Amino acid sequence: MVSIKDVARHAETSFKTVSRVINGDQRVHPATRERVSEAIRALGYRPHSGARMMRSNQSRIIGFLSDRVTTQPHSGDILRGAQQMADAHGRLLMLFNIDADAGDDHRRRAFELLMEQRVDGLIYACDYHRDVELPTEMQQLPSLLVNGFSTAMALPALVPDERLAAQQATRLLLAEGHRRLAFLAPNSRSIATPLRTAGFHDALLEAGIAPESMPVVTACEGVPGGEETYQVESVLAQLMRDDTPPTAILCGQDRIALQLYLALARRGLHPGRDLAVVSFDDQQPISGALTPSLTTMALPHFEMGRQAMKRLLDGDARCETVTVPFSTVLGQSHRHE
Amino acid sequence: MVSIKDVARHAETSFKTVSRVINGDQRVHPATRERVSEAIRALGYRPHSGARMMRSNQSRIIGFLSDRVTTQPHSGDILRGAQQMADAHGRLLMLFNIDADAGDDHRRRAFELLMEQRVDGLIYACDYHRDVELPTEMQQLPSLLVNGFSTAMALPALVPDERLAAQQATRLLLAEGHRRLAFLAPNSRSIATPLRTAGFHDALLEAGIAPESMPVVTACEGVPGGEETYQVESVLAQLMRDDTPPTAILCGQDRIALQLYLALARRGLHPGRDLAVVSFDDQQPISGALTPSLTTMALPHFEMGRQAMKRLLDGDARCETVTVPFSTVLGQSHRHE
DNA sequence: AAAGTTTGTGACAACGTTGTCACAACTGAT
DNA sequence: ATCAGTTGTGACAACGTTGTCACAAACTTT
Repeated sequence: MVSIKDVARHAETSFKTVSRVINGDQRVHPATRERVSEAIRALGYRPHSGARMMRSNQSRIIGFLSDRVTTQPHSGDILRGAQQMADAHGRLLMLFNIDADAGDDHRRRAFELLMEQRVDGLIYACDYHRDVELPTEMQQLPSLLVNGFSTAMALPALVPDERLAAQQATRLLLAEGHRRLAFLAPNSRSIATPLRTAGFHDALLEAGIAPESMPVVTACEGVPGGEETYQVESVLAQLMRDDTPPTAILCGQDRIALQLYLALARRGLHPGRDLAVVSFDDQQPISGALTPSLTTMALPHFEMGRQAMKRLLDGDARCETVTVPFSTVLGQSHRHE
Repeated sequence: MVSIKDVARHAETSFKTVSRVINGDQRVHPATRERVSEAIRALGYRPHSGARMMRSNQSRIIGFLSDRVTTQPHSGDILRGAQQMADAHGRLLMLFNIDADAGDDHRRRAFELLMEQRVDGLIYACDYHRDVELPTEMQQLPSLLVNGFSTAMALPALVPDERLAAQQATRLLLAEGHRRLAFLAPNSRSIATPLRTAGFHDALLEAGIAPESMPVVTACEGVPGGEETYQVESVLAQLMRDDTPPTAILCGQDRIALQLYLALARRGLHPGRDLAVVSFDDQQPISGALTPSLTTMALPHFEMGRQAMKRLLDGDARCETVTVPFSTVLGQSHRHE
């Protein structure tokens, strides 16, 4: 591999001067600078990151440790967001993924390997919003948690604003004039569920509606991120038996919305015409394929990735959990004739 | 940061001996080895990858360059597979993602940055199966293409076996006794479409059925990986008007299957009872949420990632395009009463 | 007992960079 | 003409490793 010394020889100067040119030092004669630049181009010289790392004692690499990247379909967007922001700051991303079934030793090893790479910082991304146990070593270097938080450890974290999103989604339905609403809640073991329920209630209160009067029914059971089963059909049947059935339904997940579309189709009902539907997550394969188009609150994964990296690089080490708002994807399904 | 010399001081030996212990050199007295190991633990010593890199002239890092990781929901699995295999071989993964709208200069820069990291190899992953243009610099180091191929450049590549998968899927339907089949083809601009159609025909021929007699209809238009629209409703209506309508439908994508489920529900028909359905892709958010469960050919993303990394690390530099079989996810939808 | 071999250890150089210091050749002020 | 300051350059050390060589001490073989 061609080194700074080869370049120096080719440009007939000392290797130190070449170093100066590379680092944009002003104290180089324009003619020399030109000769050096030319030599760099001619030889295809590339600075050696290992050597730089040794001198400067920083790698300009950020470690990205994740629980099962993209088990959740769009959680890979966190990675994309982080990478984009890292690139904008001249950093590179070193990825290490930890499988679901991997033990704590695997996580510790991952951490160890990243430390050997002398990463300048560390982002830990969760596959879904939850409380996560982390190796205490993480406090040894600037690190940040995304899409999750740690009650056991004080760490800066970034999570989606579930509550606000539910409130906004509900407001959409209220703004269309609906007064009979129901919430098909996601998995009760999920962190998101109580928060989304609270947001649903926030919006109802705001509109002067008694929260208790509006049904909240669980439409999904199982292990979050694992095996989950849905019972939308029976839940809908039950809701419809009511004297004053809901005219609008807030679905706690796009998967629930999908099943609701199917259940409605079987009854000859059309979302967005006979019943208003708003959902969560914006899982593209679903929301992009449903007709009429689904109105859904998109998880801000990409933005969370970006902000996480930004906060890390800005050196914002306050051990706070910051929330990131969802974005509203307006479709046709929340309307009502 | 604690270095090999600090360890040497603590263990009262020379730093060279410490180096020997770290590298598992046998020519070290057991007692000395124990003292050194103890010192390493006590001081929390971690070898400096940069220094090692300089001496050994290899980084043990593999670059992973991708077109929009996980724009396609499960393409992130390629990354997961690659990382897992890299880890199994003691390598780390450096990720660089290139956005869809980024120019060629961005791609070149990404490549340049990875070269500066002295990556030992490079994997380029496409977001969906296609022909891709690459910077010629990629031939400067061991590299491999996943989920795509390059007609312009001779490079080892790995792609999903679309044709075989379609054949297998069709066989499933034939084995259930169906003799009137239809194929709802995906986007005609997609590489996968002609291959899947060919596989459909392979299976028909195998069963002694004239391929031309079975309808192949496009159910999706638009830009692959971009804006796509589906017309499953009208296509189904048209198929059903036939004198001898199909009893089994092969869907070219899970999204098409989703729309088919909806179209059938509106007609009071049940997949897997009134009409058999088999699909492609296994996009979990869809296939995991449909009832009855969807029988689908799963894109072997994870396996492709693994094999790509394996081939790269094994030094298999033959510039061939190797295919990876889909796996069959058996649900209930391909049955028929 | 002499010679040869093995075992355990350390000195030193090198890898490719950058920081510190030194210095010669100019510039402008006295 | 002398001095101080600026500009452009290079010598050298250092970063943390590992490879090469050397060497003393302990073993084998004659």
